[in-house]
Amino acid sequence: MLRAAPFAHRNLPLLLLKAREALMQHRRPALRAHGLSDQQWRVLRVLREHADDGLETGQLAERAYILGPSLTGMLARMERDGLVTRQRSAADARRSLVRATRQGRALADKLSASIEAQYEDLAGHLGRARLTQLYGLLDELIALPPHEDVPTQSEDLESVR
Amino acid sequence: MLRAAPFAHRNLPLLLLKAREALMQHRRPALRAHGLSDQQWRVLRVLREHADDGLETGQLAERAYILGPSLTGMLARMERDGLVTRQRSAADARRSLVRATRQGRALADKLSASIEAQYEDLAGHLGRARLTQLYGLLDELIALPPHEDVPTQSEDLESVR
DNA sequence: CGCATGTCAGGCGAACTGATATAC
DNA sequence: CGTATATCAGTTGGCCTGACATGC
Repeated sequence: MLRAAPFAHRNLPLLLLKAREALMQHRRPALRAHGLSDQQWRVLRVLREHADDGLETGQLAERAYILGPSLTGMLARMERDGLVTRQRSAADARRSLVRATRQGRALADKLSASIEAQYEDLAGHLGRARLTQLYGLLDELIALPPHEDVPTQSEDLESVR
Repeated sequence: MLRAAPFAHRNLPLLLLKAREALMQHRRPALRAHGLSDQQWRVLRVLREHADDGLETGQLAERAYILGPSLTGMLARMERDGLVTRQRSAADARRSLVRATRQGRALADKLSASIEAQYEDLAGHLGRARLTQLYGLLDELIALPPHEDVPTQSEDLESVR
């Protein structure tokens, strides 16, 4: 094997999507059983890591990788469902602090435990070394030059439609 | 560094999402400039690889990783926009064959060239070896046991809400 | 008849843009 | 004043479930 195989590019975004879905299909049932969407779980998970002091909306949006306006609606629903609370900052009334409620934290703890077990499974399948390798490669992808604006060619992009 | 660092699990689905987004942010402008959504591009890309004989709806859905009912709506829009055509099979009237139109193919070719260049960039950044490594790791993730149904614990999942 | 293919119907959470109140 | 934070308003494409028409 490896006999000068012509290097073929794969569909990397699709591979990443499928890999993500493969993982999510394992944990989604647990999330859904508690009425959480994928994104809500991202939010809850971040809040769990800041259970002490809470987090400002902007910070939360950044860490959960969710757009501001989307987060606003989500937080409204999660507040309605008793998972989080919002309170405006006393010092700077523009800011508002988001915290997980007791119930939210309990749920997050429970799901986290289940997911942690899943990671152990994963480490068992791939091996820790390869898992670490994967983390590193993904970090590199994420850190790619944000936008080269590729001046390599004129790339006429006038609309065809 | 590397002094017996305690192995810490990362948020792998989020990493995969961010990595995917990092790539997509590079190619999205080109897609949008031609009025394509991410998913439409997935469809067009698959069709491009089967330009000769076309593809049945079901096959297309599977390869583009899009649900059947979603694809139906997408194909209707793409047909409206002159990117694809559908024609029912003569042999088996349940089936319908999807093809990219001349215009769709031209667009796919153009975008593919641009994306191919992007991969060369990527290979330059990571190196082909590491890129191949990444492909392999993602393939392994995707091939994970579909559903262990984890009987490790009773995991009482009665709804809390 | 049962099974498969594709579509329809409909509700939904979230992406996303652009404008807006409010406070710094 | 200009900037920053958060929200509002509204549109959109796609996810998803369940039912359905049709043809094998």
